[in-house]
Amino acid sequence: MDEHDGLKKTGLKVTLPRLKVLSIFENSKEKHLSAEDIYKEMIGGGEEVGLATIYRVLTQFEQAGLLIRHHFESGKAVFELNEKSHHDHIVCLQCGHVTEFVNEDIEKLQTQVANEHGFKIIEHSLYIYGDCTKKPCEYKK
Amino acid sequence: MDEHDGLKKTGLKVTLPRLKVLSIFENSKEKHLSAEDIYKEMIGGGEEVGLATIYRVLTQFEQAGLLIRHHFESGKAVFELNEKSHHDHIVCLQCGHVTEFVNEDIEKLQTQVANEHGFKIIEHSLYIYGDCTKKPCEYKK
DNA sequence: GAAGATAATGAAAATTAAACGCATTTTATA
DNA sequence: TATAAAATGCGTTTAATTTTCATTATCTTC
Repeated sequence: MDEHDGLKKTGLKVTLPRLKVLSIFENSKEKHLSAEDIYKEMIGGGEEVGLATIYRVLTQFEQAGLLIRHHFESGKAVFELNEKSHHDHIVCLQCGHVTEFVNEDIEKLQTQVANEHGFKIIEHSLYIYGDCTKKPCEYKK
Repeated sequence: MDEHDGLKKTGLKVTLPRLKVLSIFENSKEKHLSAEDIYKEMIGGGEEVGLATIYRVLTQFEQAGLLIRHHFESGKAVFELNEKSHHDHIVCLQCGHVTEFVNEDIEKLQTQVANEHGFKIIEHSLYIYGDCTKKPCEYKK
């Protein structure tokens, strides 16, 4: 399924900005992108687009389930493709790099804890912030 | 240890606004407060204070380890006293209420996962977002 | 306990992320 | 291809937070 079909299924019209945003997410090395990241990428690539459109499209994609919005510690929201397979995050405090992981035991325990407190889980997010001990950091803050 | 002594240990000067901010956290029924919350509380209580001071003090307290800053899904930061005893959060998507919990098994698994990926945990946060099935919601968004 | 150095404060202006209003342009459907 | 509905871009606006700067309060030291 390509970007075009993915878009159509959401009921949103297939437009150039929308296709391009999806394409950027699918081809980007960095999975987590902010509105500003996307905007710069498009402007840098010669596209004519307004920042407002990016914000609108990202929000629409989030509502359509195509993207997931995260609020890291930075004050600005970042988005990633919703691959449907849930995962959690390890954020390196030195370089900002985000490693993803899945741990079924943690998932189960979360559901259990939520039940104990009378909650049905809609969504959950686990962020581990730490220093990478092995890898060299990519860039300091 | 009262507010005065707690402040002194940080190296920050003991001032009225700072004492008052700590006092509000210690006496508040709601553990999680935004800068705006604190500001209104102080203005309402007849204090003369500027919002900028609140923001400054909150950031300083965070750096000093007195407070912990959280970025929930709301776009504004909230703070809580750093009680040193770590806990995670269940956020009700209907009413916004935050329930706290601790689960040692989850904690252990997190450390284990971080190690596997070559990270030393500095901090971590787990947010479960869900609907409360038993309790009536306090207020709808 | 007063004097001086230093740090903190309040008010206003500046920044930043994000949203909105509206005239114009595109897309989807007939 | 015409036409309605939706999307876009630009400029403006809002909301949260930060900065600037002149004034004021706090922490030594004498």
